[in-house]
Amino acid sequence: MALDHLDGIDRALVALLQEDAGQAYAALGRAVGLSPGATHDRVRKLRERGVVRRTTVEVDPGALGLGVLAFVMVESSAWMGDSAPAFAAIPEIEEAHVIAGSASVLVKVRTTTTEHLQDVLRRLYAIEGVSGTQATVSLETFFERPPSPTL
Amino acid sequence: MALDHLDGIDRALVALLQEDAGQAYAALGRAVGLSPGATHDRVRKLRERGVVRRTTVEVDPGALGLGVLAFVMVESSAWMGDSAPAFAAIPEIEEAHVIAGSASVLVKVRTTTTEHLQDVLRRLYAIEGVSGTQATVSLETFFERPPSPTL
DNA sequence: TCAGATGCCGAATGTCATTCGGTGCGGGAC
DNA sequence: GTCCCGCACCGAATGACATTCGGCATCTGA
Repeated sequence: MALDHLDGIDRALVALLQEDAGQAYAALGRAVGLSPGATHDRVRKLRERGVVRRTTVEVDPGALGLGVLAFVMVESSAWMGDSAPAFAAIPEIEEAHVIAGSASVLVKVRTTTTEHLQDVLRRLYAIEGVSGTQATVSLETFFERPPSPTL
Repeated sequence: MALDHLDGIDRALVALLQEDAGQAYAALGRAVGLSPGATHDRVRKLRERGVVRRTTVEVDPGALGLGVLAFVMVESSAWMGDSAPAFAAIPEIEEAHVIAGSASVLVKVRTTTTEHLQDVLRRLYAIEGVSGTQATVSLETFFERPPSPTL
């Protein structure tokens, strides 16, 4: 990727697009003081540089029937660095991170029920090298939001 | 919200929109076997029902300079159920969940540096009722993806 | 001072979102 | 069994908007 300096306008555009990626370039331009054409240029370059990866929709997990959210600390007896595909193969897993600390991998799991969560834990144990799990269920989600471009 | 039964077409549309919310309704319709007009109707209703909350852009945190990801277990000596605004006021926090278990709140934090992370921990301690924190730094993120509509 | 590059503007073109009237189908009432 | 109503879809028409492009101003380095 090329030089990645983002000026104030770029950051403002990213913030506006995070709010609503569907609005017209004319409206975006008005908000940052640019013409529609110039705004289009800026956004196109943000995409080319990989700052903006894709435009997507934010879905209510509850509406999909996914009412249970849990974080699972996965302990292992072996190097887990190449196990990404094994975790990705479990669709209930939304995120998987290699972490420093007593556990090896931290995963975020969304399921329909706690029984369903148990089934995911069973599939986690089936992954090569996994020696234990410690699940923590979320009782209430305060908020989930995208990274702030203004830091 | 109204009855929220999603048929196969709805779920397919959600999946396609998660992939790329910018594609034409004609293309979406072709993929699910619907006319552009009917596809537009479906998506509009998904939005009205709150299944689709908004269209947004996915940003590379690294491009924003946010190279450090950590999960922090926040221990408390009091009821934290009303503390959502206090956590939301810290922009480095991407997610905050009330959890079952020894800690009270689990937060996901993204910062530029580990020094910056330490500053966030300092601000967490300043929240009423917070008695301790336990931070876990992510060494590598395997993946982060939206909830799967096909479960 | 000059040359090149960059960022922006404003207009032109084509594509696509959005709307709307009409049609067929399924379910419920009688 | 028949009628009526509501729902989902289609197809066309309209208007809005993305996208492109030539030209201009500004800045940088030589």
